[in-house]
Amino acid sequence: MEGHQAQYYPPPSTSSSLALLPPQNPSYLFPPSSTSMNPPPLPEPHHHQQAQVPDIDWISLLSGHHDHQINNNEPAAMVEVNNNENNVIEAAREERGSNKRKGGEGRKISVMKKASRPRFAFQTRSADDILDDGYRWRKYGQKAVKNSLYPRSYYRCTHHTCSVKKQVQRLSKDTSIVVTTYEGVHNHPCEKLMETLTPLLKQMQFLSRF
DNA sequence: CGCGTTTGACCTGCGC
DNA sequence: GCGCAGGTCAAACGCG
Repeated sequence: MEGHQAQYYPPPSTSSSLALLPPQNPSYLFPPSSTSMNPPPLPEPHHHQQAQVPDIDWISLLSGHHDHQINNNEPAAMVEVNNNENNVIEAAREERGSNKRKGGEGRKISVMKKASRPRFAFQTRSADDILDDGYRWRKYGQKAVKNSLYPRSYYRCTHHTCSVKKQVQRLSKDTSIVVTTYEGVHNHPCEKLMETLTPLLKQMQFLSRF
């Protein structure tokens, strides 16, 4: 991902105000590591685009309430810093396992989780809806969205200990733009990254002997 | 056979 | 209370 200037976002404020980057200022944004949140995964470049044209238009962050949604005109994301997030997720998972029923499984819990999970959203200019971000995702739903020609797809990380979700939706106003919203934090390494790095690390270890 | 997708049903929150 | 919209579940299905 050359041409992208990684940039730290200012620490999330306690207000619910939205902090958006203008599209003409492409950059990756994520909070300082002290917030215990991972940066959003960096999607791989899409070959149909010219090299100098960034795929990522912007990433926006905000902190505040859980009540939000991606507007068709102004995709936005929220981030909520909550150090107890993993506890909440684990509690939800246990509850889900012990209270199975069709359709309504874990409903209240999902609301609880929703209120405490960090979210990142960003736009990508791509013909493909699915970005290869290195993680494995399982699609668990698709819904038609009001005032949008395109449905919203719901994905969950397939890693058994990870409950990160993402939503993918194409803008009806600009069909070349895909809005991806990540919810939660991966608690495991990126598989693809590890696949790539492991042989390199081994080689480095081997060479370091000499 | 395992894993991922599709899709209709169901649940919750919210506005009126 | 009702209807709508968003989010989730899980059976059925497809594919390698």
